[in-house]
Amino acid sequence: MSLDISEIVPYNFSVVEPRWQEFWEKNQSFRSIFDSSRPKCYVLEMFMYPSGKVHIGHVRNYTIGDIIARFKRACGYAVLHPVGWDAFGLPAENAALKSKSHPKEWTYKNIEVMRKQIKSLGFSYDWTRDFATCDPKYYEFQQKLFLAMYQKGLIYRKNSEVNWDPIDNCVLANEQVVDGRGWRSGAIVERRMLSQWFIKITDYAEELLAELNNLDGWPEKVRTMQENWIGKSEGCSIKFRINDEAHITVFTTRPETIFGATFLAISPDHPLAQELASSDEKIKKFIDDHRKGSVSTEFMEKQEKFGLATGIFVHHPFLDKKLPVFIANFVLMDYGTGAIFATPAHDERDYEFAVKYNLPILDVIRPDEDASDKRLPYVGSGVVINSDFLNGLSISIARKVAIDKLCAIGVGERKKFYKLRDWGVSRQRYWGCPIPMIHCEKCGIVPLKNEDLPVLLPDDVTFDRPGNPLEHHASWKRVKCPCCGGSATRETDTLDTFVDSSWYFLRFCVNDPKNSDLLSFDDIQQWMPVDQYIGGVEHAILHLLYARFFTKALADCGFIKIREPFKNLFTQGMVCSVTYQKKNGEWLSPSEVVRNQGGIWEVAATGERVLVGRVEKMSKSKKNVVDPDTIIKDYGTDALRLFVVSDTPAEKDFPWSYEGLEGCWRFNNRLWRLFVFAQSRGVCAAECAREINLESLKSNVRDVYKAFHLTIKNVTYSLDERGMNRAVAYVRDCVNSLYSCLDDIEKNKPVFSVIIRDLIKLLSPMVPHICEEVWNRLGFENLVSDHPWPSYDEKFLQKSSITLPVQVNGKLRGIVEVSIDDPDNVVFQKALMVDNVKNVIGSAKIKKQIFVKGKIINFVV
RNA sequence: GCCUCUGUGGCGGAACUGGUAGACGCGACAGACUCAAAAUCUGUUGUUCGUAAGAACGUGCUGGUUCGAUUCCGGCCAGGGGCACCA
Repeated sequence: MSLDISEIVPYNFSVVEPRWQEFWEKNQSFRSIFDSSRPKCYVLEMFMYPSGKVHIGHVRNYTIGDIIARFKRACGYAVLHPVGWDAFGLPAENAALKSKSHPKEWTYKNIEVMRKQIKSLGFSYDWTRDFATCDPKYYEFQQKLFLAMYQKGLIYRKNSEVNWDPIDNCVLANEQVVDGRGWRSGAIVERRMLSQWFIKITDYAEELLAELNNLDGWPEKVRTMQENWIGKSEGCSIKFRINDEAHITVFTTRPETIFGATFLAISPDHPLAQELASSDEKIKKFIDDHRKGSVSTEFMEKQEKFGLATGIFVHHPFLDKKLPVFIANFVLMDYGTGAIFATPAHDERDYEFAVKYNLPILDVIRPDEDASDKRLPYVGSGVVINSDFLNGLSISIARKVAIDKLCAIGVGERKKFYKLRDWGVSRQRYWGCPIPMIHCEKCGIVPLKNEDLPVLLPDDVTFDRPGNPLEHHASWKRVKCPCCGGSATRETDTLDTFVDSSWYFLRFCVNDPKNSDLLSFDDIQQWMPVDQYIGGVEHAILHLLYARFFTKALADCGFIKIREPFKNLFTQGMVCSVTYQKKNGEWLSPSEVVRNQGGIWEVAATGERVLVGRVEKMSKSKKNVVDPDTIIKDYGTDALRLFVVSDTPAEKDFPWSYEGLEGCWRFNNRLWRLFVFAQSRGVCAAECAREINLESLKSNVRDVYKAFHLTIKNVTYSLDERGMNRAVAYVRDCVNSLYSCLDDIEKNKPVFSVIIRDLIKLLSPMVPHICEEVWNRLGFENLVSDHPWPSYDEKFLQKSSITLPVQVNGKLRGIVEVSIDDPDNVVFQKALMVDNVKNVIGSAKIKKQIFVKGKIINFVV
């Protein structure tokens, strides 16, 4: 019976982990059930693209989410924690081309593989809600939402310029153009005018911007990025008269500098420039050169300014003076009005242009006295000068006065502009959600009726020639017009996959989303918003902005009430790892290198010296990736889960190391030995029922018991703040202290039974398998996953005597034991008795003595 | 260039609203166990001086506020991220 702790059989994770995974699955232990008597908590990790393999970044992301879900569940919340697949997209088609498989087959096969991998990580998902965006039911609803938004006037079709890959015959997203070439074909990308579907996200620019202020559960960084992306600027438009019939409208945020205007500049894409080009060869050439040049990268980097005088002049609104109009390459057509008035003295671009083309520069702002650099172009604060009725006014007042006056004389208008553009959602691709629209020669564009949905993707497509297979399909696109009954064709473009991910979190709220015929927005109302959303910061703008927009648009279409989808957002960092390189630059995997006795890294096979690179993002090409499957096989899921959340705060980049992983594996074994040992000394569920008489305990045991209450507090507090790394540190510390009193367990079974019961509970979000196993072995009922979170008693956190630091002149000179109810003068007396304090003070006179209760004593001499 | 975040041991990182800087982990060193090794358990580990008690220095640099600053304020330096002709 006297089992020594070193004799305990090691923890066999390879048996224990699958056992509990099967148990949870069979019993649907994590089924989400809404319960109005409890607070709800919707925990969601950004769903996965089924690329074929789970990588370590996924593991970190989903472990963070799982810890939060398990913690919230234990704290009494009704938790929704679903999982799904962002399954449409380009890679499936590329794989189809390469391996002659079908995108559908490729995708579902990958999902199956990855689902198995995810299940081996023991996440507490409600698997009954699992679906993929390529499931017909899902995209059927997406088509319905699309039509509803169309009816609401939020979707339109327009000609626009796109990145066109001439080899693949398809549109590329901006991110898919690398150095002016298609990322796959390598062909130089062309700009092409194409008729595309757009969603009016710009209608929501103001709300998307304004509500950022209320998203206090979001990282400041993400909010700022969205704010910059939306890019609001307020100012006014001004009409500059050419003659009685014609004028040019410019946009400015600095109308107070109007008296400093010396010329106008319009974009090469401005309608007036286009018009002039038809009758002027020089202008035509300038515009053509600009078109060609603007795609080349060296041009983008240099950003050299070019311009051409048009020969046109406009009237200054306040002065009897004419300003020349230039066509200038630095003026963008898709911002503002595509035309500006230039004030070279107070704008860097205008200044550069004026200097190059020898145009006048009129100074109209006198810099503040304390301005660090008063040279032109001056863009700082100051007082307006040389400006008639604006003279002597500060910039902000002059701005108001100038706008008022411009409005009063009928040439100005207050305006807001945004950088945000409407969202082009057409993709010339097969593997995406079909757009439910018909092109009819007679009736034009006709939306399908809801009862004609879904528009299913045909399975019988071929990828033997470039372009969109839907376009080449023999029969799919031929339909009867829902309007006139005549022959018509379907829209063959499919939707951008960002549309799929803009509302999937709503679909999870419905029971059995894979098959459900219900949109069931009551369910959505119950669960939404997502209380904790977790994902990589790389989605800070696109996905998170689109999802916010979709939520607002669907609210306006009457589907839902909430207007913001994600209450709290957590952005985790990347998983990084060291890199190894041979002298010739060839990358090496960790298994190919070895550390010799001198501590120098060399190639295991040859002994050649290895360069150890910096810790950077895991990538296949640098051979510094680690495969979760292998880790799970060698160390167990719990070790991996524990490791990815320990040591480094979850929002920061995580430096992978096998030493650290082994430390977690050792910890799990240490836990196991502790629990098995405790059990052998009589710790069990039944002992928890016995009363504990604190006073009768040995002082070290009493201290451990009290300290454990602090552990509960610290772990709870840390998990609330999403400080997983701190929670892990506190439980490790607690385990260490339990190891220091192993000999006391047998005589204090009730105390240690309670501590161990609650310790298992504290550990269970991080390492659920080992906890479930021990819970069961110690005779506790049900699952540890179903057991409520332990509470702590404040009264145990207070100590009757405290150790206080004693400072002299702010320097630590000693520590003193005082009683909690010692009066101040007694505390000072005791502090002055400390040898070292006595020595340092010597005969000096104490000028001041400070005592902050429970914190510190300080003597000033 | 503009916006933004971050600077703490050999490394990852702790430190509640200003109050014992370095919790916890990794690495390193030592002891116990062992014929030995591994594993395990127990220690030590910011730097310098000192046999020790202890002292001096120490949270990127530099000023300030304070009895007391990693924490608050000013100036600078370095690194990461985002945006980039947005009028």
